[in-house]
Amino acid sequence: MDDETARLYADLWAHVEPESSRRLLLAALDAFADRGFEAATTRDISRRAGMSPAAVYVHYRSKVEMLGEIMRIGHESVLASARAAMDERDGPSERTAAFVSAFSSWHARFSTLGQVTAHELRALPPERFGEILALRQATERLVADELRAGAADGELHVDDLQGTVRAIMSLGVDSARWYTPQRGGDPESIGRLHADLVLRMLR
Amino acid sequence: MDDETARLYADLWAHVEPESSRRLLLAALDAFADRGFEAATTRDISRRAGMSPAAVYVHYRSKVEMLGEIMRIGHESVLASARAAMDERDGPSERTAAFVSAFSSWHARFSTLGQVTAHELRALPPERFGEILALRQATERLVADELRAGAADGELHVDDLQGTVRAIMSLGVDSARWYTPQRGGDPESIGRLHADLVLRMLR
DNA sequence: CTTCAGTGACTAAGCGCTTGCTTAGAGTGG
DNA sequence: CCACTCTAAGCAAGCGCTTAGTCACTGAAG
Repeated sequence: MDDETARLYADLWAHVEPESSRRLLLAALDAFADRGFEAATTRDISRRAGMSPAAVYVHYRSKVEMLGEIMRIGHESVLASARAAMDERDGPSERTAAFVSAFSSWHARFSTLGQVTAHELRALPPERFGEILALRQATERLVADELRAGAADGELHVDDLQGTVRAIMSLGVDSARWYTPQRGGDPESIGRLHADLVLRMLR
Repeated sequence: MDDETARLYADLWAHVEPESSRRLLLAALDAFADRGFEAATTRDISRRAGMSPAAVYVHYRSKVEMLGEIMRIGHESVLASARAAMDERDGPSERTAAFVSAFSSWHARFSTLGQVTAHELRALPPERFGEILALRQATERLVADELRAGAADGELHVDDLQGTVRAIMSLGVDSARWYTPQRGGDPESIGRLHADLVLRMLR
């Protein structure tokens, strides 16, 4: 993990207090990413956090509540970083590229978090499911709006709006599955590559 | 499921004999896709197959052996259909488009199988893991070879070979996650869309 | 300055339940 | 009779979570 990633990672979890709650949540994230939510045990989580099995229940009501927190923090984080990147640009092409770059590099940078956010949705109870789905759809809408605007003024070539949006999301989401710092270079370069590929396919 | 899909689906499992073994394997596939390998229980699998829990062990040594069979059949099937599609075409662009179209439409068509093959690799024991990984790499090599050839003779524009291969695989693999016959149209149209997008990004 | 009830973080032990899998035997066709 | 397919019953182990209590610390009363 490079310095930039370390700083952003610390920011992501800084507001989880007290420190023991944060340590448990990070331990849960590691366990969920390593083995999947269902295979990860509360004993494994507590061991990774250096505490007894019962300590989990001092800070969280259940294992699935920990997953819910992780999912919320993760989804809010991608949405925020995509928004921030787009705000610095003007025009559909530029803003689409900004989105793609931010979205893909986020998934590479926080690949353990990305794996969990992408594939453990089904484990959430219905209330939480709706909340998280709404965040995901808001993120999708960010690109969809740019593609629609770009198609309208002829700046972008878009035959199938929904299909193109899904393709863009796929590039990003799937980065979390295969990316490692060893194999993929730094997260920014993934973002740049994907932004480049997407711009080419929209002209 | 349309007629074409039904026929291909039947072909996929036809060689699993006797019929009880096949019914159990298909029940396991549904259970793994619905809830994930770890969350799916052998009792759930046997119930879906209309048999008692012990019946599983008449035909398979363990739950994980069922997963291994499903993974092998799935990976062999994508590889075969990509090869078949490419054999009908000539030249890097055409053959790359054939690969993308076959790979993505396979993942849409067999989306439950695609979900399992893509995300349950970690549950396999080491021997099986290696066998499956080899099939996956052979599939990747199919596109990589075309992109290399296309780049060499100037027909295709490829800045980052490995990155472009991964992007192509991501489009296909992730289709299994979001595709449903209701939301995505027919599998072929997904394949055509992705082939089109990829060709545009390679020019 | 000492005392001590109150508070919040944490653990040892374990409860009730479900898991993957086994065993012993029944049913059936050749 | 054997060979094969399947089931009823259940075992050992591991699961999420609870209970009862320890411990370090706080702040007001004596």
